[in-house]
Amino acid sequence: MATFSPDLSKPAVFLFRRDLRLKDNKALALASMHKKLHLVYVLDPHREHQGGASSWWLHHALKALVKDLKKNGQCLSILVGETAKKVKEFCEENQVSQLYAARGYSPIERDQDAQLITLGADSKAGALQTHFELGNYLFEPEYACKTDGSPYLVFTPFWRNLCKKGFAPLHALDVALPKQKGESPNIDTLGLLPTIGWDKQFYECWSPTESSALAALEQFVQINASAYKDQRDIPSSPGTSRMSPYLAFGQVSPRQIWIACTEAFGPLSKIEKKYPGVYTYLKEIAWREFANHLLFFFPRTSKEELRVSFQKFPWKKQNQKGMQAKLKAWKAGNTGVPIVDAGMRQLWQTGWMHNRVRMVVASFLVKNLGLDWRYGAAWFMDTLVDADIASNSMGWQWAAGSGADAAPYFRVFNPTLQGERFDKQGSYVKTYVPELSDVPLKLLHKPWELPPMELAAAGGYPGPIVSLSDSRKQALARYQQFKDS
DNA sequence: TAGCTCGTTGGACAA
DNA sequence: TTTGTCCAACGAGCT
Repeated sequence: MATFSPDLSKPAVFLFRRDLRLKDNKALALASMHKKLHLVYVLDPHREHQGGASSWWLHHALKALVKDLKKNGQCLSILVGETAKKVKEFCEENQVSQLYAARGYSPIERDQDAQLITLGADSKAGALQTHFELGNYLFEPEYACKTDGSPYLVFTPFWRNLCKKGFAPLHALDVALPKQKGESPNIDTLGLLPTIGWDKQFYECWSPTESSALAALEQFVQINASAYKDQRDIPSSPGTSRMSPYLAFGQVSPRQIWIACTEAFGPLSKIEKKYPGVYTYLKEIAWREFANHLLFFFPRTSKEELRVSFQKFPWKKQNQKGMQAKLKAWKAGNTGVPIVDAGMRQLWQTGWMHNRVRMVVASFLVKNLGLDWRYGAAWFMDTLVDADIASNSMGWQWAAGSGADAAPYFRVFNPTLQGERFDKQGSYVKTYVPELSDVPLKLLHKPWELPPMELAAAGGYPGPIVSLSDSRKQALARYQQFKDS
């Protein structure tokens, strides 16, 4: 294996990707050993996370990064265009021969990595050496494979393998950035913010900075982690960590999360025995690794069904009769099914949806409405601040039944029961569907059973766009027929 | 290799 | 109201 021994007297470039943080950033720490360092971000028009909500987050994350860099006497160069091409041009202009970055794992990021290596070798300024470090994960996706080197398709054995192999996560080298003259560009000119006032409520919900990520993590570990196992299913409860957007943009590393938990509660073996909440949470962090593992080995699954047989499944398309209107009602939170509408409106208003409700709205779209899971996946990618191609593809395919560890076809979530079970007091529904505030709790999750007069009083809340029981039966029949064909 | 066990998140129905 | 059983078979993963 070649020894890593760059000439530190020569200038280097560090390329920020989805690791917009200064702490625990190994590639940045290594790059910082160079006497002269350029920090670069490329706004690539082909990036996977270019939805409206992601762009909003990116805008503020970049602003925060620029501010933090300024305190360190550094500046950020922002290039707009295709990653490899822009980086190559920048390196040539600045006579840089060393490039550091976190490795990318999604199909688009892997293309970028390959191009960086190829174009770098062909640079006018002499060969550009590229140093990729572990991206924003605990492990490289190849780390936890089966003994024959093939990838896992089921989470539990994947998790067991991880636990057996074990790992001792260490903080990366401290980052001490060399000073650099210059001014960062004005982020406002990048056009990342929405032109309509749709993001108004985002400001009340989120603070997309690295320091807020760490503060939120500390608060979660101290207050909510130990009760996570039960509280995480209650959408009105602040029982989840809300780390997902920070993880998606790398403002926190999963290693920082892991270490925060093990420092507070002890090693994993102790956590497993004594703190089921924390154990469940750390398993969720491992689910994120599993999603990366799957997308890495099956890159087509952001667009196609993992299970090849499902590629022939008769998903309904939006150009079929009545389907456009149903998809629109789902997106707008006007399906007439309270927990579904509350979830979709939470998503629209805050850029985020509680995980329990994500499963319910996904099951509703894919099973009750019979629509293609890709419509849902695309909408989530556009509207979630934590949009992540790996987790999103895995999650939707789980709901559709076409993915790894997928829900069995006869598992159709009943939104009424889910509401009654996990939103017992109705506070989640009432928050996002205020028309139903005065509906008695008994019928809150099934307002179609209200007497007509009382229903009319509920501010024009629509009747359900499908009958839950009929559409369930039809879904079961579709899956049954597909299986037999 | 053959055989065995098991699979993140559920619902309906009967007793 | 609560609890148990079935839904359905299949293929991943392990021994």
